[in-house]
Amino acid sequence: MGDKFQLIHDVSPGTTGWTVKVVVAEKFSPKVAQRSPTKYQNLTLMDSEGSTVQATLYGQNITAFQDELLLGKTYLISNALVKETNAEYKAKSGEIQWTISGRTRIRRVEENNSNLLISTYSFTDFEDLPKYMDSNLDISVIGMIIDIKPRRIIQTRFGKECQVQDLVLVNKRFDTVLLTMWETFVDNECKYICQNLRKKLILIGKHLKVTSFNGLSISTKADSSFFIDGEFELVEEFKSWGHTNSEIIDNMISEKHYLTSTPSKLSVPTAEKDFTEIKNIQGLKTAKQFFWIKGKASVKVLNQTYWYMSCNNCNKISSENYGDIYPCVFCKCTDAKAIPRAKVYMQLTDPTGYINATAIGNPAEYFLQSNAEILMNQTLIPTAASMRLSMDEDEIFYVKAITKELSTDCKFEILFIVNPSQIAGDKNTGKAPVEHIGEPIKFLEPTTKRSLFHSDTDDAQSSKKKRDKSTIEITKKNQ
DNA sequence: CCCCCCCC
Repeated sequence: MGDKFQLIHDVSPGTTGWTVKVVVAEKFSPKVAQRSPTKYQNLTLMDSEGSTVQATLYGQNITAFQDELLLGKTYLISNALVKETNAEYKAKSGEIQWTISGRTRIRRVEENNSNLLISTYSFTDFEDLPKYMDSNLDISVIGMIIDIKPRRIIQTRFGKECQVQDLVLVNKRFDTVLLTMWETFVDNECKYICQNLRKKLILIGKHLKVTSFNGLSISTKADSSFFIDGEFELVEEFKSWGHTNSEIIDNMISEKHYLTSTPSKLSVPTAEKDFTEIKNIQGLKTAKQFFWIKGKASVKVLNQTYWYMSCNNCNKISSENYGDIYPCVFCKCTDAKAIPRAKVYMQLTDPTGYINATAIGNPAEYFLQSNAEILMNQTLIPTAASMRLSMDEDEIFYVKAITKELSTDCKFEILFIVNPSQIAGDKNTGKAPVEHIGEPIKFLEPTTKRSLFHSDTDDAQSSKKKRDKSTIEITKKNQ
């Protein structure tokens, strides 16, 4: 970046005749203002010294400039409106805010300052993700996209329908993680990814969170932002990695080899103080929360159904017969398959009390020491000979407390069960990474490439028209 | 913010 221009710090309210060369370091999704219908979009601009300023676009300028200010690209900017940021709206990048409007002069500079962009990120290693599980803390990740699942519609606990779509990312050690994209990220980023998956896209995301859903996965937040690049030019390291390992990656993509090779690890607490005593959550009325409990599980109601027929795409209940292909009313998948899923209603006890809790899927199968298909075919009321009905030793449970919209009391759901003997113990962190008994990344039925993306083919047709209007940021090859 | 049951 050159010297003959001003830096961000040189520009104050009232400064005239300035030009600053900046990289678009962040570009957030447009939002609607809290107390008015005004739309706004925030960007973070960075100069050659790494200083940043928040720039904001309003109303019609958002769409007008969406192809002018691309994430990671370099621009000469002059005549933005420079003012002190209203404390109420202050973003973290600084006290000064630039407003970009029709009078702002913006000139694209063909420079690759992606290293500067990358320097603004602090990537979390995949193996450190468990430390952030359900914490809602911001994390950033970088990885190659090796798979994208069909879009799903889900119902939140407040009855709202949302669209989500899962990606599989692989890092340089060939570890994989699921990234769930929500709502607008499905319309924008996922649509682009579906159309370009052959290019081995690198994804860089920030302001993401780690959840315990599906074992352990990354999820978007409202202010997440992505940089998706199909040519590896972003990160030199990844470029050479991608080329060196293209055969392995091709194999992961085509054979879905990753599905069984990289189980998630959990950070299981080892200190007594990290476990919640059951007496402290009995009758709890809080919103959703997560707890570690050390205790024993047992089935108190023998005469229950230990499985349900589910959609293989979204796990929601199905009225179809095993193996049937059907349109799922919940996730809207047109070719969902009905498969049994284990569930068990049990009692969790520790020395301080007990709660009733449900386990579904893998934790249920682990506890019962059975599997969904066997449970489905079982006709008699089970006995200790046919399945495990109680635990001899304490095990460790990761429990989610759920309050439904119209219900006052909490339900508890067991997400993971860990046998203490699995824990190696890590005295430095007080957390032990173990392979958990949670949900693995699901194995997709063998399918053609085409049908994998079937739910997006309609979109693909209209997308050409829309491409110029797209709000996603894409780095194209050496334009 | 997403899996069963329940709730009407």
